[in-house]
Amino acid sequence: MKPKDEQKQEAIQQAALQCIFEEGIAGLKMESIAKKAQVATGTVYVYFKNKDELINHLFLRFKRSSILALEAQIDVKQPFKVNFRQLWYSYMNFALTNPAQATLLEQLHRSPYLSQEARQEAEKLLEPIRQLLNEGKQQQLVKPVDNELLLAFLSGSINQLARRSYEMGFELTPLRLEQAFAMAWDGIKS
Amino acid sequence: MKPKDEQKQEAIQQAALQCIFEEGIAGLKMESIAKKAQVATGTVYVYFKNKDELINHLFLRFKRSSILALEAQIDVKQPFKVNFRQLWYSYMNFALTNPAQATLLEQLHRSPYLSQEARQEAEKLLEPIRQLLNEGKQQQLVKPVDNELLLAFLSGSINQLARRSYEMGFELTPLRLEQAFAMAWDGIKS
DNA sequence: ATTTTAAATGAAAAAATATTCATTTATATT
DNA sequence: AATATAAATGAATATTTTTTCATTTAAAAT
Repeated sequence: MKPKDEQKQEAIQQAALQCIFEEGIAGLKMESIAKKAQVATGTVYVYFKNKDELINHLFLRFKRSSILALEAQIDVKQPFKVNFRQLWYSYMNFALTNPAQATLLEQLHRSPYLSQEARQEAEKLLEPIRQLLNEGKQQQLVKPVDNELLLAFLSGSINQLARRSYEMGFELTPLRLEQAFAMAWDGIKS
Repeated sequence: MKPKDEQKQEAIQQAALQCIFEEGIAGLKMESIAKKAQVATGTVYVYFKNKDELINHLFLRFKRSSILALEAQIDVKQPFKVNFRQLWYSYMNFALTNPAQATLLEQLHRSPYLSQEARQEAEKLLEPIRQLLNEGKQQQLVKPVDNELLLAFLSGSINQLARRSYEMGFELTPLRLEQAFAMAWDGIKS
């Protein structure tokens, strides 16, 4: 018996990820994925029942890994601003070093492929971060506004900045990152 | 001679806009557009050479109108902060009252349909806003950082906030809008 | 070494979608 | 009112893309 090839399985996923990055979800073709993964078109169907299943698998995989990695950064023993800075940089770093993953998550977030359950799971994953923001508010370090406002403000600006960086080749030097962080911090601090 | 029906032309565009809002660019079909516009499939081709042209036309139309409406808000006689507030609220208002347009612009920005020329024109349209930010920096009201940083910071946070508002039903009350504006202003001010 | 099993292949079929076009219909011009 | 012209139609055709499947290949089990 010939077993499934884990490397091939991974190659297909990476190829799909790359294809979405290059052409968007609208241009995603099974043939392109196979070609990029250097397998035959039919091979993709050995690992994924169909295109839909492949896409949903990718979304859940990358959504979970990105948010869990983020939360692992929180250290309750550290002062609020240290944790905040750590989180901000981790998120920015994820978006910058994994543009394809960031693009995939963004593209799928608003698409008929994504199930309601997946949305809810993603929402729940943010709980520890809301918690951190609450502590910042209790310590009167953060503006007394809804977490929704804070989260949208932070994630929106980070994602957009990362996007500009890899779309327009705008280099985010350490100086610029520190400037961007200062904007985020000044924005939320009370 | 039968002239082209301007209302039909508009109906097709509105239908396409609505289709993209409902199913994303990935699910956009000429047949769906025609059905929603209540015309025959072939009629769409009377007004647009093909799908590509329709999509690019929509992108440029809404990009131009949204940005030009913004720029009309700038009044050089007013102090910087007055102009900035006016711009921030206009942009937020656009994103909140035209979710379909905002979604279309966001979805098309990263799709294989969009031509390079369309992208470049969109970039040029931002010039007057860059100009305003430059003045803010000259007056030492705005942090001395690249316009790219400022624009990404502002547009990213506004878009994300508007998106959360109409996706999750998070109501942006006048108080919350003022709080969000304060975050933006505190973020960019030096 | 042989057998067994499932992966891998890629051409072909199926399905989905875009586009065309012969025909009909509506409107401006004469 | 008749004519000319282009819009409008939607079925037919073309094209693109997904999915299947008969066949080959590779690895594990015997």
